[in-house]
Amino acid sequence: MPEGRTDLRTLFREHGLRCTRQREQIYTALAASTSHPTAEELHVAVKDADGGLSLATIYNTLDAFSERGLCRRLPAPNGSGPCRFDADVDHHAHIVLDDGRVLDLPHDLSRRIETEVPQTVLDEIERRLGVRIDRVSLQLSGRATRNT
Amino acid sequence: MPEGRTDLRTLFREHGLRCTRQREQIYTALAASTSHPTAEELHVAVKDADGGLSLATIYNTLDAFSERGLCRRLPAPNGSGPCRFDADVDHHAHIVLDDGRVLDLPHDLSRRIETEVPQTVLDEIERRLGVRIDRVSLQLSGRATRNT
DNA sequence: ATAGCTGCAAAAGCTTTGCACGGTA
DNA sequence: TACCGTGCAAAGCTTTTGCAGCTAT
Repeated sequence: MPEGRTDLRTLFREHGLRCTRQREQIYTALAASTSHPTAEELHVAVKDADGGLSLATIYNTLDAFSERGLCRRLPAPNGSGPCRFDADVDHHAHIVLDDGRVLDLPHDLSRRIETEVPQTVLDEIERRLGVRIDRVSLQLSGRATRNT
Repeated sequence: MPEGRTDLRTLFREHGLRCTRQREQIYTALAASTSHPTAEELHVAVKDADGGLSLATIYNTLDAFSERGLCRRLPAPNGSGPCRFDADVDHHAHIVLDDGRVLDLPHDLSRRIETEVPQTVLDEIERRLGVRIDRVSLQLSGRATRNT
């Protein structure tokens, strides 16, 4: 979690990306958000800052970030609607609420759950389906019981 | 797994849907496929049959099926591209391959994995996040090791 | 200097909708 | 008959692309 311009510059360079004002703005807004914003939402959040910025640039930038491992792109929960972005690239699970929000599972809980998946079953899947499993991820669906 | 026109008629009626030629064709094609076809793919598969049928009808019909529990709509694996449909509505996991294909996990394996998720962790998630978990689903990513 | 970014607008891809007609129950 | 479903075309929404100009390195 980088805290300033200099750190962002370093972060970008480490991932082979140039540091531009737009990218700083977009990354900062994404990292500050806990709501897995859509491209559109980021656009609104960022475009009022001096010097605006176009929605196409948001998409291009988020693509660049995703490719370089600076963010994750989450498929639209229900299969339609815009997809969402997450600056937390550590592997962790999400829970999709019935109101459309997407919450992070705390990392420790994600890890505990995914650790429980028995290796023997994964081996059997690989054998029976003829695949190599690269990643196991979990998704929960539910609804809020408290006002969050 | 219904085997004939009569059974389909019954199936549709049980789910509050009228039985039409188009719906029979679409459902039959979807149920016969193991590749989680897109609407477009179903259109190709079905439109040569006598009396064609429009892509809009495919979408409308698949929506109706999904709403009534006759099929599942799977979000596009990577977050972009068309979504996919599955006539197998039993809860089961999928594995997304790097070539874009989506395979079913055999039901017994899906069940074994999802059963392993400890209730204590789910309880803790519900408590810490203030949510009620309705469904736990697993998604694997990987690649084919055999020609399938 | 030069490769990489941005902005804009336009296009592309996927999905939904409006409306008139036709078919099912 | 009354309603539901279909076809077509058009619109809608999300995302990508082309290209000219600008900027970080």
